[in-house]
Amino acid sequence: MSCLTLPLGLPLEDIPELHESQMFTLLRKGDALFKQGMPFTGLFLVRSGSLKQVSTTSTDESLVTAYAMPGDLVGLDAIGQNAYPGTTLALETTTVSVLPQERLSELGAQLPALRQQLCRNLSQEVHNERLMLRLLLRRTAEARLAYFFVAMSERFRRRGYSPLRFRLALSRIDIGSYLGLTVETVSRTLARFHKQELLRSSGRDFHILDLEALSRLAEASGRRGGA
Amino acid sequence: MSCLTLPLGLPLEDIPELHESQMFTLLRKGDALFKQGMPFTGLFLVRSGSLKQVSTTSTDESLVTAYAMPGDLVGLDAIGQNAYPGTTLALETTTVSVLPQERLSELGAQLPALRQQLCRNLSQEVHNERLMLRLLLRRTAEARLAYFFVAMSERFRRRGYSPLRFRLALSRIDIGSYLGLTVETVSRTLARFHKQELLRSSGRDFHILDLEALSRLAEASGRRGGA
DNA sequence: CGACCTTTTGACCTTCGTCAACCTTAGTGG
DNA sequence: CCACTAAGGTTGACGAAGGTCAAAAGGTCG
Repeated sequence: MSCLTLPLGLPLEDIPELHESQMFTLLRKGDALFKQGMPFTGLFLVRSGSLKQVSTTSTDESLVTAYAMPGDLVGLDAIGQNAYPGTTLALETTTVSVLPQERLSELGAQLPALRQQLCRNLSQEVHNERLMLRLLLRRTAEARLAYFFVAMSERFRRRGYSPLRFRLALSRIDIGSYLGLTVETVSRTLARFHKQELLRSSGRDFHILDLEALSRLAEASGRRGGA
Repeated sequence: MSCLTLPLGLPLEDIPELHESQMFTLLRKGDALFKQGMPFTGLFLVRSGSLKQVSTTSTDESLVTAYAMPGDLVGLDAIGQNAYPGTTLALETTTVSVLPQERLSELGAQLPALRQQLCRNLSQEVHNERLMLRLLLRRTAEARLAYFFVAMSERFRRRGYSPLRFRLALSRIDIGSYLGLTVETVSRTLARFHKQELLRSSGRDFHILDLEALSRLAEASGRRGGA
């Protein structure tokens, strides 16, 4: 879904911390990696499991704003205000590697390429989010969900997992929150997908039957609103 | 609306190019500052007038994705893919200062603070857009528009202009596109605001009568979808 | 002045949020 | 191991918000 948490271009191989296996942190389901508002202390690389970021707005709404899976870098959006902009919770048993801020600064000084890549990733992400969300803004529930699963599929594919069968630790409530829909609508739409033989879901396991058609749905159906 | 185009923290004072008055580029209404897909050549600082960024998606929809007014920095979202992600058009007679890429690199090397600030602005922006749009995703047309005008008001205020009376060169179509609404809905909602004595609009001139109430509207009315 | 665009207003109909009931899964303690 | 509970998920009925279509009224520019 988001390139922020998918920094494929980053020369992460150059960072020993992230590849030496002893420095893992273990989280159990429901544990917080960090809480909203905590001062920025560093970035995290997800090794196994998955997490969701929940941001609580000034009006006390909590929104799921990101989903991180193995290989994703978590915490980049904290750099701006030097604090984590949302609470990040483990959705299952999860391990992460830590990249402390000091080390990040050092590395930034040593490797200009890293800094540059980081900037690029951020810039890219700004545009992605803008476009994606503005697109979602004028899409039906059907298209939003189709888009969501196509994006997830792509994400799994890039990691070398099956793009057609995967498990999402997110609840329907979380998915709804992420897409701006109610649980009921998510549920009903998934039922429709099932009936149309597009996507079969059982609990948190998903099986895409017709990626082509889903992609078309994601792009096609929408409300108007030219420029 | 967006902090990307409002980089108040940037030490722009240190960049002579942006403050020597001879280096202006003049654009007439409808002129493109750059077109979508063009390779990144530099950033622009808006001196007078205003511009809109229009991004055309793979499905041929054009979405207004940003609005730039005097003081805004334009082009930051091009750094990621080394190309401008949208066409930027002058909405009226507009002047901009140019900050070419080479100069930007030089400056980045000389002033680490600049680079850092740039990164921070980008990171901040990622989070802002995420939150803002995800919030809009679950808001009624009324709340979206209220939010839009409150944000605009704030933006004018910061620049030293009146936060209650201002002119937006955007058409209703553009505003609709920006917020994911149809023209008709924008028009009808503005009519309602007028009737409720919240916001008076005549053409492209806007006069906020009750900022308090608008803010409340922006936050309150919404659909559900917890986390 | 006339062509064209933007804006407004009305009538209609779809989508999806809301409320409510019910079912299923997972976790707990006897 | 099973009963109980709670959370998550599904399904139906209903209504409101807003998209769609249509038409008319301003505005703007040639």
